[in-house]
Amino acid sequence: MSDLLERLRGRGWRMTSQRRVVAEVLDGEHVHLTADEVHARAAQRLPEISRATVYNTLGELVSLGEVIEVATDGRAKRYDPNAHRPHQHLVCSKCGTIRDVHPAGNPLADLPAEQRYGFTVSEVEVTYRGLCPNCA
Amino acid sequence: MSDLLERLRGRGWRMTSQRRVVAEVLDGEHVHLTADEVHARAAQRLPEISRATVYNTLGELVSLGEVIEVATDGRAKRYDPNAHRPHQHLVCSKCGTIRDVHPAGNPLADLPAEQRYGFTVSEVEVTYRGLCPNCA
DNA sequence: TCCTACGATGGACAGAGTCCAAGTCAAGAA
DNA sequence: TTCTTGACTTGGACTCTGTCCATCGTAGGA
Repeated sequence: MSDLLERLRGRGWRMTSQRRVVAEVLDGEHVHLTADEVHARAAQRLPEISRATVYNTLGELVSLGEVIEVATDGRAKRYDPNAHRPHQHLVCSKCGTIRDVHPAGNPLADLPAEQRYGFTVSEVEVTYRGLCPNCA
Repeated sequence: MSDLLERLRGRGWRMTSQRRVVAEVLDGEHVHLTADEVHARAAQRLPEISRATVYNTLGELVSLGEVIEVATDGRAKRYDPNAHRPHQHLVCSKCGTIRDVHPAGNPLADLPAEQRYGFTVSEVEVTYRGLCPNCA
């Protein structure tokens, strides 16, 4: 759990109680929370924490590569702290539940050069959609 | 171009000038517009058209399967009229430009049963990300 | 031509996220 | 330990995207 905090401190992150709480919320059980959910959980430990701070901190964690932003639908982005192990997502079309999955194959290799239109392709995101056992 | 209009009429769509204009905007050059862009283009031909109507019409086109909703980032959804040929998307991380691509392989087959967690998986969405020639 | 149910309108509203000016405080310097 | 300063936090206003609803208009069948 303090792994994440250690790494952040090692990168010269100025440690504040707000940042610590946000990092701890994400570093707990492995879930995919929206910014508002992160704010709600952080506020249980630090009631005065503001939404703006949560957004700022999440943005920094994303740009540091510690957390991945997942935009699975047109709604709120979700934040995935499992950034160090490459993985894809399985999403329930009804309730929005997300699970991490590790498919076989290498989708990046499936895109031939003439299909890249001069883009510098750096990553692939695969989202499997369907109904979870509860919603089916 | 009137292909789309023909199909819609064939399905008993009540044809109004607003719906016609929205369908024509999408049916032109193959682009991926946001709802607001669709509204702006539609308003060039029919200045009184309201945002609500554009949203309604887009929603109907999506549920009729004539248009696909693409949520590539946390921002506005984009509407892809190329719904009849299965394809994936290549997105510029900087400017948001989208291109349709047709990768090889079958990503659905890459997800083994024990990775499905009881979900009924029905579709896969693959998004390649990188920088387009202009932004690189 | 008339009717009527379906569609359009626009304004209010809601949710997610950003911005900013002012206040606070972590952490290095003395 | 205390001081200093620039980075961080705050909260409220604002933007953007999208939805809802009461009312009005009209496409298309009788």
